[in-house]
Amino acid sequence: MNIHESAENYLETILILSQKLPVVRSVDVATELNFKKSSVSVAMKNLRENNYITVTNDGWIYLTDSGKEIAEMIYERHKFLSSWLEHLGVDSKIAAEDACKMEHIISKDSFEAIKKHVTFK
Amino acid sequence: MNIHESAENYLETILILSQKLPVVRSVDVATELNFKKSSVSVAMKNLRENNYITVTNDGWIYLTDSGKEIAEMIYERHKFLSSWLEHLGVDSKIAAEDACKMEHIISKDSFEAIKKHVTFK
DNA sequence: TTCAATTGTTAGTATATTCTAACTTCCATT
DNA sequence: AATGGAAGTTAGAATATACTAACAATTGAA
Repeated sequence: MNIHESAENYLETILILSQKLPVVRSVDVATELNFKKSSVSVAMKNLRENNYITVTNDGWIYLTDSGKEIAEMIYERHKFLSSWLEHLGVDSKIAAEDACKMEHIISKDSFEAIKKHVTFK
Repeated sequence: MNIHESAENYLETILILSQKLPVVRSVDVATELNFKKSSVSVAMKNLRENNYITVTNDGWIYLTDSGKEIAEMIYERHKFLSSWLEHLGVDSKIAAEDACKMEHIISKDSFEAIKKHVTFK
């Protein structure tokens, strides 16, 4: 099973929540993403089975090393792309939405090229 | 039915092929996209039912005004984004692949902002 | 004219993703 | 102890998208 956009998004969300909350639970992810908890439950099962997260008996979710690697990569892209779009004058909500889609589809090469050549702030 | 990424891609492909070929048929689209003709057949049926294309008795496909509008918008994005990425040093094949994904997901606002602020060539 | 290739269609399959609905657990408060 | 809420799970539905398989129609060449 390849990692898909949806999985990347869940991993990124877990990373972000782990910086805001003492522990991250399934229901926190559902609230953050505006998804139903059943959807998150199934998604967490997949992430667990593919070793991107571990879940304690209390339902606390932690990223594994490989999960963290993906989450951090995606989150870095998100921060860079949304700041850049905002800097170009795009409304911050729209900038965030677009970054949220671009971050998953862009190649490593293109992202690095943009990061290298585009300067702002 | 909203227009989705897949439909946008078919419309763009029809536009591109119409500039290269005397007439565009279903099989030409299939060849160009490396899809099976059954997939294209179903897709063309949808585009027809939603008034984005017309198809003659001979199977010749033409964009309607609304189809052309979308196709041209997407194709303009494609050309701009792929040239820009190439200009940044990204391999042309990768630049084209990335442009092909970005062109569908980016908002009008962000595209206009990038086009306005990013200069090259 | 008969056979094969080309084109197009339909039906059914597969995958990714999220949803609704119906439980189950567990815990706390009355 | 009983009730109710919060969290999590499972089964089944829905949608978008492309695929395989089987078949129909047309055309060109042997």
